[in-house]
This record gives sequence, C-alpha cells and structure tokens, in this order.
Amino acid sequence: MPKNQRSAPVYLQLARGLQRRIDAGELPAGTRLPSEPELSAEFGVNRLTVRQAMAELERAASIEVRRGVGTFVRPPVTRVSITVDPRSQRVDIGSTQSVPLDGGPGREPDFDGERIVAVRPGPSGRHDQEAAAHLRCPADELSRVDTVFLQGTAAWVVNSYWLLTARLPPDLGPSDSLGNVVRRLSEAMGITLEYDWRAFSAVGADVDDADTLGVPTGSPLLVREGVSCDATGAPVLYVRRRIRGESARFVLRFRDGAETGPCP
Amino acid sequence: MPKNQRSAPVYLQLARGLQRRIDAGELPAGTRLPSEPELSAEFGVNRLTVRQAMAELERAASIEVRRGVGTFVRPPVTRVSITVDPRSQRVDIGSTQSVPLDGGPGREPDFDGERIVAVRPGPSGRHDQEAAAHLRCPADELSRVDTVFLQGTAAWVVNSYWLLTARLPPDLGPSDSLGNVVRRLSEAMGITLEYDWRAFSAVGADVDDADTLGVPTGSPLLVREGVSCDATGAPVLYVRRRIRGESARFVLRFRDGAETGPCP
DNA sequence: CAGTGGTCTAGACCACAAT
DNA sequence: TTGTGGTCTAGACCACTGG
Repeated sequence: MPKNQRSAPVYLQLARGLQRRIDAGELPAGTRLPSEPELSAEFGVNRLTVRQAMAELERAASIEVRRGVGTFVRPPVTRVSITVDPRSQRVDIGSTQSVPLDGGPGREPDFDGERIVAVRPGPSGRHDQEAAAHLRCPADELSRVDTVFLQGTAAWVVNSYWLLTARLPPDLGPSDSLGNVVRRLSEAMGITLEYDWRAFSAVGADVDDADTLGVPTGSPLLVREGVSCDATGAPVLYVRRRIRGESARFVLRFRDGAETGPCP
Repeated sequence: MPKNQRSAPVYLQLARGLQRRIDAGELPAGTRLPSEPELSAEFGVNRLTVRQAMAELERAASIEVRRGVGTFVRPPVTRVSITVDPRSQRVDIGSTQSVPLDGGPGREPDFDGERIVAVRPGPSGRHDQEAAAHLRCPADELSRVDTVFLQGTAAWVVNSYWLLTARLPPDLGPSDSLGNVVRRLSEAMGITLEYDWRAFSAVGADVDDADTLGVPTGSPLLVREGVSCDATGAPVLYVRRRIRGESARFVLRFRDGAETGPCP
C-alpha cells in the first residue's frame, strides 16, 4: 500500500514473499527454510542476495538463523509483563523481575540477579552529558556504575547508574554481584531514594550494548530511564536501563479490581 | 569488555573503530566520512566489507547514509517527551501530539494529523489473534482500522485499531482523514471509552511498518498498546501504536509541583 | 565427515544528487 | 558529468554444527 516506485530490489521481493508465507501460516513457527544455496538456486539469484533477504527477516525477528544448522521460522514473541499501578507512586517499577528468556527449552539458570560489570569514576562515555544535565551537576563529578541482569549466563538487561563520585561506596567493584544495586547505593549514601520521573523509549542497540546482550547491532531495546531524588527533591541518581526488546513490556493498569482477562 | 574470542571480523573492527572516534568527539556530528571507495582503499579491504561496517553504524543510528551524497555522523537524538501524570487516570496518553521530525531544516508540514490508510473487515494479519484475545471475542468478528500520524508527508506513527465489525461506522474509509479517530469511533458507537490498560514495549519494524514509516526493517519502534472499555468495563477497542524510536518518549512524573529541571 | 551459515574478494551496473 | 551509495554476481575460504 505505501511506497511503490518502479520495481523493488530482488532481495526485498524475496523477503516480502517469505514474510507473506509466514504470516499466512504457510510456514508455521519452527519450520526450517531451505538452505541458502538451495534458495539461491531456486530463485536463480546469488547467494549474497538470498542472504540480504534473510538479514531483513532476521532483523524483523521473523526468522532465526542458526549457524551450521539452518534458518527457522520464529514463534510469535511472548513477553513478560511488568505491571505498574499508576495510582501508587514510587513503586519500584520492574526492578527485580526474573524473566524467562526466549529461545526454548534446556536453559538451566545458574545465576539470576544483577551483577556489576564496571565502576568508572569520571566521564567515560556517550551518556555522561545527559546524566549530568539530569542531575544538574558537572559531568566530571559523576561516576558510572554498569550492571547487567543475568539469567543463567545470558544478559537480558544492561543498566547504567550515574551518581556523584563523592557518594560512591568505595567497596563497590566489578564482579561484585547479587542483590539490588539501587538499595545498596541507597544504604551506602544513607538516603531514601524516591522516584522523580521515569521514561520509556525505544532505541537500537549500540555496538557495546549489542555485544553485552548478545544481540545484533541495532536490535530494538526498551529503554527505561529516570531520576531518583532524596526526600528534599534533590536529584541524586540517574538510571538508564536497556532491556532486550523481546523480553519485557511495561503495563499500566487504569481500572480497579481483578480485571484479569487475557490482558498483557 | 564482554565477548572476546579469537579475532573479530574485519567489518566489526572497522565499525568499532569508527564508533570509538565518534564517541571521543574526534568525528563530531555532521562530519562527512570518507566515501566507501576511499575507506576501502584506506583500510585495504573490499568495498562490501566497508559497507558492512557502515550498515552496523547506521543500524546503531551513529551515522546517516545519504544516497548520492555521502555518509555523515549523526547528532545525538532529541526526543519529544509525552508526559503522563501517574495519578490522573484515563488521561489520553500522547494521542494528539505534534512532533518535530528529525532530519534537519527545510521541512514544511503541509498536513498534520491522523489519516486512515485502510479499513479491513475480518482477519487480515499477524496481530488479529492477540487483538481477539484482548477483546475476548472471535477474531473473525473483528475489523481493523489502520492509520498513520503524519507530519508533512512523513509518517512518524502507525496505528492499528481493532473493534467489532458490527460497531464499525459504515462511513469510515481510506483516505478519510483528520481528527481523532478514537473520538470518531467512540461517537459512532455511542460509547464513552475508558482506559483499561496501556503497555509499552520495543520491537523491530516489520517489513510493512518499515515501509510505511520509511525506516529500515528492524528499526526500533516504541509500541504503545492497550485496551479501552466502556463504562461497564467490557473491552471494546484494542489499540496498537508503533512509534518511530527516535521520535518520542513517554514520561511518568512521580513528584508534585513544578519540578522542572532539565528533565526529559 | 558433509552441510550449514559467516566472512571476504573483485568486478559490474544502476539510481541518485550535486555541479 | 562526476561521484556517491544501492544492488547484484561468481567464486572463495572459513567456523560451526550435526551425525
């Protein structure tokens, strides 16, 4: 319906054709597609062109490519819902959820929780400026703490905290693990943290996050960021969480009672 | 820091190298990168390898590739914030915002608003099952209304509504435009719609949405979906909005007063 | 081992934007 | 017209997975 000039590139035609067959149920979830050489021969195009089409579908999360094995039609995504009551403020939105990672059976979680991967005093990256603006202080007075939420060996959330270096607990270090880092920080600072604001947005994974999360660059991530403040309202902590797009969804409920239909 | 087996592919080394120089401010926003043949010669690799690296950075939204012109370092994203008061329920979260599209100067909006692009009675796609589950009715009794939010000629939101075909206003059709479609539907049904729930998640653009929004397949989209119900609490309308990731962010404020620091 | 997808090369033609 | 990025080919070697 939308754009339609001249003829679309071959790889797009191929991708759309396959996508259509997937949508129609003609290629149900789990189906193995023909191998790249086979498709290449079948459609009379170069293997690279086939690969380009496959890359489209993979980015659209329609197929899963397994090296050395084959490519398969993906099942529809199932997300974990993290429910938020819009009336009760200061609820800790989705801080300690345990989430079943997709990818099927056979995953034995050997560790669940938040793990610190880096503590960097001083400016050290792309988001320091924003953090400084949100916390209304110079960027060079801030430290950044990076953590991941693990389930088993796989990370499903990467997390960055910014706070004044002066407030950073000295005993905090990499490979320090387990438990709620926010609570840890809050106790170390002797402050009760309150929510100021939280925001939701979507970004593509940058090269680093993609690496940490084990997803391709540009993969959709759900970002939840915000500022926490002390009892006087002074901003103390800026948090920026990047969650694998397929993993979670935040839900706001507006009606009372146990209105539990087949909701999210 | 994370993964590090053997040596990374050339295209990744190249991409990371450039990304590092961008992050360091060595290649400020707006800088034009050398052309593909130039980079190809400079690093002694094939042009396709260079292109693969470029594709990585483009998916990471670090660079912008302009056909026939060149590739340029992107400025940091600036989002429009759509603020939500978590205490006031049933507020219409971000329904009628007008948003300045990125991409620089020279865009004269000739039309802003919601425009219907398709009205399809009966099952017609991938999300019909979910819609039916949310509305607790058979999928073949539902109709789907697709709309886009335009600014000028560019779409920044694609929207799908599901409701009982029996409730669909007969005078609703494609190229029907302007105004708030939800209000229109609500009036036609003679029902006051209330929020049941709304959820936020991130997905990659599928082939269709990518086409409509003019973004590459797999681009991060912020999804806001939910169910509206009538006064008795019966689910009536399921909405699924896909918003270009770079365009918007939803903000929840938890503190009272005019706490307007350099917030989101 | 054979088959799969992942990377890379060399070369070609095209559509597009600026001049 | 020139130079840019977009598509496509033919062929090669590799790393991984499974039996």
